[in-house]
Amino acid sequence: MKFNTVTIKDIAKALGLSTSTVSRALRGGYEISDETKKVVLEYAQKINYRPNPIALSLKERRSHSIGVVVSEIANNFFSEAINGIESVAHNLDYHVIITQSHERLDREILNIEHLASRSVDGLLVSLSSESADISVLKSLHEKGLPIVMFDRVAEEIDTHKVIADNFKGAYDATDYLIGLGHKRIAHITNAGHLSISRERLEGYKAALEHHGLPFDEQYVKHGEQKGIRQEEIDLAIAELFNLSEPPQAIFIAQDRLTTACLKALRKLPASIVKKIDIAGFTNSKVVELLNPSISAITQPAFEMGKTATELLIQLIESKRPVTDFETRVFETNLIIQQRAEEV
Amino acid sequence: MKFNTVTIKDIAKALGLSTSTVSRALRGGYEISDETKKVVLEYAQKINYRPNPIALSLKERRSHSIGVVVSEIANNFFSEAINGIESVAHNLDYHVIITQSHERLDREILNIEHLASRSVDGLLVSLSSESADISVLKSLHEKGLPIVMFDRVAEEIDTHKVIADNFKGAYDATDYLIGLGHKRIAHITNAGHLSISRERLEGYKAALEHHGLPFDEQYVKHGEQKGIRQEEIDLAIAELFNLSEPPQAIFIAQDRLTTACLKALRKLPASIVKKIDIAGFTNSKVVELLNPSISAITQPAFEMGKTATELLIQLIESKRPVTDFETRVFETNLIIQQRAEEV
DNA sequence: ATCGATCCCGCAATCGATTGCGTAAATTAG
DNA sequence: CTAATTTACGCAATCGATTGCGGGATCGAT
Repeated sequence: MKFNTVTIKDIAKALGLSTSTVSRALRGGYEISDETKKVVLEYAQKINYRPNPIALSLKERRSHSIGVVVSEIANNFFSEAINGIESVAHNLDYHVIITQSHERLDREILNIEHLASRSVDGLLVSLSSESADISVLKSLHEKGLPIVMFDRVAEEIDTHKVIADNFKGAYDATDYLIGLGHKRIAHITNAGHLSISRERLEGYKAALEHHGLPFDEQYVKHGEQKGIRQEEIDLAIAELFNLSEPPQAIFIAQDRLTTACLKALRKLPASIVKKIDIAGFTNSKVVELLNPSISAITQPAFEMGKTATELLIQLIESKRPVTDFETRVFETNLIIQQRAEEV
Repeated sequence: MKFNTVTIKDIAKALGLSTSTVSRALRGGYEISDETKKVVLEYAQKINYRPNPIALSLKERRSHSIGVVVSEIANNFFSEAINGIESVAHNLDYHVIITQSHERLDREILNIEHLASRSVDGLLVSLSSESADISVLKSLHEKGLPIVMFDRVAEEIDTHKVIADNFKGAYDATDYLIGLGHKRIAHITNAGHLSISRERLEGYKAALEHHGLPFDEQYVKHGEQKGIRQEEIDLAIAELFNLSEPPQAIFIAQDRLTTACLKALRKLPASIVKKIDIAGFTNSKVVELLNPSISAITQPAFEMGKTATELLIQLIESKRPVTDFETRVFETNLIIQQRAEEV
């Protein structure tokens, strides 16, 4: 079953011209008579001719498409970012190919190699939480593939980066929780080799310190390497609330951790949960509907996607190799939510 | 800035062979000596040769990729379905190109034409809620482009379809709400030209009828054409609860409508909301965290994506035109949630 | 020694579109 | 009326890989 298409050759044959003439006529060629142009254009219109993008890619050695590597499109931060990416890409006539790593390094590498071999013109990458090794990305970048990293970036790769001000977001959230009168703030985060985790932890620590509160390791729970397992979070929450001095508030560093924590909290007695204040990084569209209720640190995902794409297309279309890279930092937003009341 | 790649020509030159010999050696050609094969394979390995997929596409007149058209990847039904799609596609060595219509017909048409001109080998389509006109799709299908529709399908196109049992899902949900003792069940749905909306409405009616309850238009609220506006839902909910006999339960026909309704309900006095039972179609991963709490009708999105992709690849790889099409129907699942208690 | 049969491999066309170069016809200049 | 231009178009190479066909080399057989 093959899909039938019209080629430039069909036009040439039908009109008794050569393919070169037809090609030039279609592109508004300078050396074709107006009459011929008109005939060609009309006929092309009539049979609904579209140039074959694959043939063009082969010739031009570029595909007019950019690859996106994220951990999960089900995460609202990423789906918003993708919307931003698409808005810019489509305007500039680029296709967007989306791939998911599902937080696994092997999938991430597969996707990246896939995209590179598919001749994408550039790559927009947010690392998986497992990505300690980024040699594949690094080597592609050194070979000249334009890459822009966003959200979860790697210091080892010298290129444009687009991130949120994770430190400040974490600081603000922690500061807010302290401002509510709490002294013991727990922090739940994932395995520490991602820069965003480190920055958010630092922001948390800084806020504690600023208020003269001690940093206590037992209030910090790290997720394991691979993805997020509910049982693990359940255990972490149970441990926290079995402490002789359980936390009065929780600051959670990541979207999926946040919902996992809420699920875990619902397994505790309501009397306890009622008193807890929670703040977490999330771009969920239903954050105000969640119970227990949480305050959300949101990132301007759409804008971040837009900016990353603009930077990438700049790289792609630059005549000479770019060596001067920049890092764009976006402010986070703290959306305060009243604690759950009976509804 | 162009990305440098290794071609078969480089290998040929380096080894003093012709490109044809190298090509045959790489593909395990039958007429190449084992010695030559070994040399070629080793060298190819060494310089990390990858065949250029674009050149292959041009030659083979197929791209080994399938296009996906959905309304929103941020909708968990679709992101799960996409995971199912990818799982099958990747196994069979197909690429997946995802596009979003954002519930707009013009975007949908753009995406479809885009994908078709990009020479995808087939299309997986779930219509936007605006799609009354599907002539573009129909004409591509008639030209021989393999298409499988899922979730939101069109009767006018004769091809494989993968859907949930919307009638039964709606029936079950309504039946459940009636079983709780309610007599007045409201139904919130979107503009009626999508088959899923009609089927769900029919299921709702059938359950009412089965229990001897009257069908009353004033309890049914239709969304407008374009997407979902919160104010519109707010208004619908307000109208419902201003009735002299307000509904005791609500059945909601679609994912995004469901969350919009919850947001609207929270604007009502808690004393009212407390007594309402709600059931809605949604594949949200956080449905048990929502407040007001709702019972969810879920669809086996992952399985549906898988099946649709299997059917599509069958079509693509079929030697002769397929004329015998099937519709696979999947059971929905009712996840019952206790009404919100104070937490 | 000659012929036929294998075995290996290269030439060249092909996929669709672009483009440098060459050239016939038409036009203009001298 | 001839030579120089200009106009308008075609030929063929190119992008990377595949593949039918043809041919040289080697070997065995008679």
